Amino acid sequence: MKRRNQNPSIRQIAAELEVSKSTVALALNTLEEDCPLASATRTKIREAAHKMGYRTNAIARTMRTGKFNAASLLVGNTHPFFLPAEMVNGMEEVLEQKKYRMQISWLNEDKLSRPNYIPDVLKERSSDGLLIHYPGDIPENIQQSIRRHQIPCVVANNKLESDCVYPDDYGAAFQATQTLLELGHRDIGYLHYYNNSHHYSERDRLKGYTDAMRQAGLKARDLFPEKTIPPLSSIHTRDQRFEMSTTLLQSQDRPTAILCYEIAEAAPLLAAALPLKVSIPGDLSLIAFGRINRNDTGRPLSTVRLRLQEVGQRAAAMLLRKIDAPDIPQKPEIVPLKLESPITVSPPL
Amino acid sequence: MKRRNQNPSIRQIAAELEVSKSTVALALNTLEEDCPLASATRTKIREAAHKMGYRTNAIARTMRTGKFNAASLLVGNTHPFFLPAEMVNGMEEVLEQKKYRMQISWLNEDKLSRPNYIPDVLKERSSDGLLIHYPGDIPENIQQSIRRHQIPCVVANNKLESDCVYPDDYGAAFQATQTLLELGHRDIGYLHYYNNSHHYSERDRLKGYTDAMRQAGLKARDLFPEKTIPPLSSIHTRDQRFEMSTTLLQSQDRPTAILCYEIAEAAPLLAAALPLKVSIPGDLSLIAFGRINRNDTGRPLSTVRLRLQEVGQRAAAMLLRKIDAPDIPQKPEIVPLKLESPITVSPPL
DNA sequence: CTGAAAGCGCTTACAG
DNA sequence: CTGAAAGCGCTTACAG
Repeated sequence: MKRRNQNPSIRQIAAELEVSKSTVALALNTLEEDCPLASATRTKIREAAHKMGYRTNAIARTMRTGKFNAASLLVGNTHPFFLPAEMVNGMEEVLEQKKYRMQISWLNEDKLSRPNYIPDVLKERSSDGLLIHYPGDIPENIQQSIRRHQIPCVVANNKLESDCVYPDDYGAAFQATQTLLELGHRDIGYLHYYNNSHHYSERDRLKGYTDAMRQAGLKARDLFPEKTIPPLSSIHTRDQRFEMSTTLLQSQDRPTAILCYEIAEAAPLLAAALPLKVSIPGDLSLIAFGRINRNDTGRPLSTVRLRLQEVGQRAAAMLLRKIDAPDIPQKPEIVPLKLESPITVSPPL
Repeated sequence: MKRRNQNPSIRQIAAELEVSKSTVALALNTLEEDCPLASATRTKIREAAHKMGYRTNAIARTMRTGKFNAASLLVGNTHPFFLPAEMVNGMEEVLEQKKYRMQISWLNEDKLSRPNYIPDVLKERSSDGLLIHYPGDIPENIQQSIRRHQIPCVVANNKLESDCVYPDDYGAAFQATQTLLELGHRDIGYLHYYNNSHHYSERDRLKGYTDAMRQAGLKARDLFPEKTIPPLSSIHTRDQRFEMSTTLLQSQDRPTAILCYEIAEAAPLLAAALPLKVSIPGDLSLIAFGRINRNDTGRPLSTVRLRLQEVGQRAAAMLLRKIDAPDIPQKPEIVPLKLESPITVSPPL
C-alpha cells in the first residue's frame, strides 16, 4: 500500500486550493467569530484540511513561538520501579489543561554511577520545565546542571527548602497518634521495617508519632529497633516478619495500638493476629500509611492515604507558575492527609 | 536576579566568536575525529558554548530533520490509575537507547464520554508513533483517527490481531494448572472476583485453566459463579470476601488447589486459612497472578509474575520497527510467564 | 478580505 | 578549513 500525501503541511493545502499559507493558517487556527476570512473560504479550507488528513505540527509552532509547551518528568531510580500512577495522572491532568505535553524520562543505576553523567533531558532543550520524582537526595551533578541552565524545576513527593510539594507525613502521623491517644490508648507502638532512611517520610512519620507521644507525656516505642530487622530481599522475610509479629502479639507488654510505616508492616500483624485470636481492633488498634484505600492483606485496615494525585496536580501547577516566573522561589506545599476509615481503630480494652 | 543571555542559540555563539553558524554546528555536533574544523577552532567553540550554558534545541533539530524522535504513550482510563511503572520503565529504556523521547497522555472518563472526542495527542503531530495501554476495546473514534492519519501504533498489554505485545496469560494459566495436575491434584478450582470481563487476561486465564483441566479429563470448577460476587466498591467487601473464603475452606468439597486471578483473590483465602488451621500449601495449594514477586498478604504466596517491564520493552521495540516500516503489520508478541516460586504449591494430602 | 515576507534554531549540501 | 544559503512548518505583523 502506497502512502501518499502523508502529513500534509499548510503549504500543501495552500497549493492545493491556490490560496496563501497565511489564509490557511487563519482558517485553521481561529474560531468562526474571530476569523477575518470570508466564511466560504474558511469552510473550504477546513474541509480540504480534513480531507487531506491535516494535523498541525505542534513542533513547528513551538519553533515559532519559542514556547515548548511541554514539561519533563524525571524519575529517580532508588527503588527501581517506584512511580505512582496516580501522581503522574495528577501532573498530566493539570498540564493538559494548559495545553502542555508531558515527557517522561528515567534515571538508572548504571548511568548514575558514571562520574559526570547528565541525562539527555537536561543536556538538550525540549521542554519548558522539569518535574522531579526522586526519593532521597538529588545527585549533585544533576542539581548543578539544573542551576547552570536555570531550568524551572519542581520536586514532587520530597521535602526541600522550596519548590516542592509533598504529603504531610509528619502531621498525619501526629494526628493519627493523637486520635489513638484521645480514644484512651497509652501504650502505642510505631512499626517500620526499613533499615536506613532514604525518603523524608521515614523520618517524618516517626517524628510525628514521637512528638505526639511526648506531648502527651508518654514514651515513644519503636517496636523493632532497626538492627534486628531482616533484609527485605529474601523470600523467607515474609515468614520472619510473620514470626516477629506473632512474638510481638504474644508478648506481655503488647501495645494496645500500633502505627505502621506502610501496609507491608501491618500485613504480617493482621495475619499473625488471626490464629492467635487477637481481635483487631478489639484487642489492638492498627493504622498504616498507604497509597490507596484498598489493600491486599485480605483484612480491613485503617489507612492514612497519601493523596499522591493531589501532590502531582499541585506540583504541576507550581511548575507552571515557575515557568512564568522562574526567579521566584515557591514555598513548599504540604498536602494534608487524614485517617479516612477508622475501621481498625477503637478504644483500648 | 537578572537572567541574561538565557538559552543562547548557535547564532549567538557564532556572533560572539565571529565565526559562522555552520562552523559552530560542526564543532558542536561532530566527534573530534570526524570534525573537519581546525582543532583550535573546535575547542574554542566548545568552550564558549559551555561557558554560555548552551544546550541544543532538540525541537529545532526535529524541525529540520523531519523526525520527532519521540513516541507518545496513550493511557486508557478504564481503571482510573492503572499504569504499571515497570512497563513505562521498559518502554522508556528502549526508546532512550534510540534517542527517542517519551510523551505520556491520559484519557479520562469525562472526555471519552463526549461523542466525538479526540485526544490532543492524536489531533496534533508531536511524535513519530503511539504506544497504547488501554484495557478492553479501544474506542472506535480513536481507532479511526489513528487509521486516518496512519499513525504507527503498538498496543501494550492487550490482545489484538497484530501490532501488540502482551503476557501469555493463557499459557501461564494452562501451565500452572498442569503443574498442579502433575503433583497429583484432581480437584482444582479457579477463583476470580471480577464481575464482567474487560481485559483479555480475565478470559485467557480462565480458559488456560479450563483447557488444562479438560485435557486431563477433569471438570473445571469456577469457585464463585459470577452472580453471587459482591461489588468491589464497598468497604465491607473485604469482610464479605473473608466470609466467603471461610465458607469455602470449611466446605465438604473444598478443592485441594486453587488458581487465583489476582492476589486480591488469594489474600482473603490466606487470611481465612489461618484461624481455621488450614495449612497452605499442606492442605491447599495456592497460586495467584501478580505484577511483582512481593505481596501485601503478609504470607508467602506462589505467584505467576506478569513481566510487564518486558512487555514495555518489546512494545517500544516493535513501535520503532513500525516507525521505520509503517505498512508492515507486526505479529503479536506474547511474553512467556512462569511460576517463579513454588512456595505455596505441594502434592495433595 | 487575502497575500507576501520574516523568522524561530537548527542541519546539510555546496561553494570557495 | 570555513562560510553562505536554503529550508523544515508554522505564526504574526504588515501591506494592499
